[in-house]
Amino acid sequence: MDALFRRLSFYADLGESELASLNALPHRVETYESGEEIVSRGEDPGEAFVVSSGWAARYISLEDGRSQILNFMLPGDVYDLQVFVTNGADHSVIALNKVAVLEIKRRDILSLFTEGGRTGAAFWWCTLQEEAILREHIVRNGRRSARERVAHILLELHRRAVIAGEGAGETFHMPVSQAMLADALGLSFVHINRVLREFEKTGVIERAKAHITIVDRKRLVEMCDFQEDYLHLDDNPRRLGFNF
Amino acid sequence: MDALFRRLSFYADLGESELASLNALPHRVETYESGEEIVSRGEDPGEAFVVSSGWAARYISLEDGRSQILNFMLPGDVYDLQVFVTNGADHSVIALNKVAVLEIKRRDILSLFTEGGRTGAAFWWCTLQEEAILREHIVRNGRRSARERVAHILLELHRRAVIAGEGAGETFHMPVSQAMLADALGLSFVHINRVLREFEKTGVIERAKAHITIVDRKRLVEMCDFQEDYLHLDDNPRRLGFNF
DNA sequence: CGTTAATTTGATCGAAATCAATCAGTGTGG
DNA sequence: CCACACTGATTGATTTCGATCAAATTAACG
Repeated sequence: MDALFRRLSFYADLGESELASLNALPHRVETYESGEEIVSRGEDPGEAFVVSSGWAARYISLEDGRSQILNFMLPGDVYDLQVFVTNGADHSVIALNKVAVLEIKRRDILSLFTEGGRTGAAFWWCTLQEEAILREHIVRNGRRSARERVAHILLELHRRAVIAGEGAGETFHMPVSQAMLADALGLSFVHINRVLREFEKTGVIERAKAHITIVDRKRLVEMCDFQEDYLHLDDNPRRLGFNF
Repeated sequence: MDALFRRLSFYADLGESELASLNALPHRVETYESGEEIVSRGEDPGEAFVVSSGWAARYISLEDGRSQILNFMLPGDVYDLQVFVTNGADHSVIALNKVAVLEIKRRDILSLFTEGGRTGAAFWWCTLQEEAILREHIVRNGRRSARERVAHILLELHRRAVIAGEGAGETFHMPVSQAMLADALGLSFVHINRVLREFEKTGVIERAKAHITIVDRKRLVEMCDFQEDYLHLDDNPRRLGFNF
């Protein structure tokens, strides 16, 4: 639960008791290799998940081979929380590198909510953030140019990597192939490549293997008007805890 | 609560007791004229909403005037349910025609959940469906051509209108300007117009004022490979009620 | 090391954007 | 009741961004 605790600590002050109640949550750890499916479309997982380490992606594929990544999941991300009212995933989740996932049974999730404590609220909080990221994803893909999209997602992923405890300063490890990026941004991988190379050539970013360094953040930010408030990182912390 | 009850009845058998507990829910009715903002970005509504009549749209605008519609809201749709952990909307909601909305205080929503009854589960169910529609929206806008997008959204909106109790047979009232459609699908309104005219000219649809008639459903469906299961209309009804 | 997956670059094409006007409907105020 | 303004729909002409096709180069890896 460390990744999750670390994550939640970005939103509000959590103490020993919250850490304890997280650790007390019954769960099973499962690991997946890069490329493995963690959840497949159609199956009923019956569990909620917390990414403990590694990156994953939720995606939907069309019959003809086209596919669209809905979002990326980094350590500390929670998903399928609503599992207690669903019985079949309408999308799949794939591991982007070696991933460790905590799986929590629906009954345990549910008891967390009915309790009404801060820990339950903290989980909610995560799904809210995820939804906000999804909405931003729609705007990005719907109303931004290719260059803006790439700039924007690089800034988002960097920020999220830092929050997840990965990445030192402006450098972070991004285990996402250009084809994957293309599937996330609704572009062709050829074009993704051109944009990335351009960013590199103009000294905005640097790349080495799967590592990205943001060299000229200012330029990158104004290129896509990145407003990171959609990540809800500095909202009023009163929100952690159900408030009436 | 009629619109909501009607909606929920599509998912599962609801009896007098559920209807009663819905009607017992304290709420305030508010009406808005076409074009009015129901929720504005940044404000903290403090309530959850149920659309009672009329259509609305959630949207986000960029500084430079571009804007993106996240989804449309029809009678029976529920939104901002997660209000009990949020304190500021990151997007706005606008009325597309005359809209009546039921507003429910966060404390009342919350008590519905902690109760653990079928009614609370029913609300959840609505948000799940909304999220599924959002995901489909991402795929549609990210990986489909303009013609596919228009065909797909027409089929979706028709289906949803029928569920909402509007629309007779293949005809339905769609109070959405071409510019709005464009903002939903990430296209220019000029191009939306061309696609609609083409559909009309080839006898796939008919249009009169804000009324759309699907003339050749078969062609429309195969044009965009419309799989309506993402609307989760015929899932196992056991889901209504928290299941362990 | 040989084979496959991922990246890179060039050349060409095309779908949809943009620019520009016109037209239809709907108020609405004088 | 009519001129005027305004919003939404329509159509044409032109441009552009990104897709597609094709090939080479460079990792990655069993």
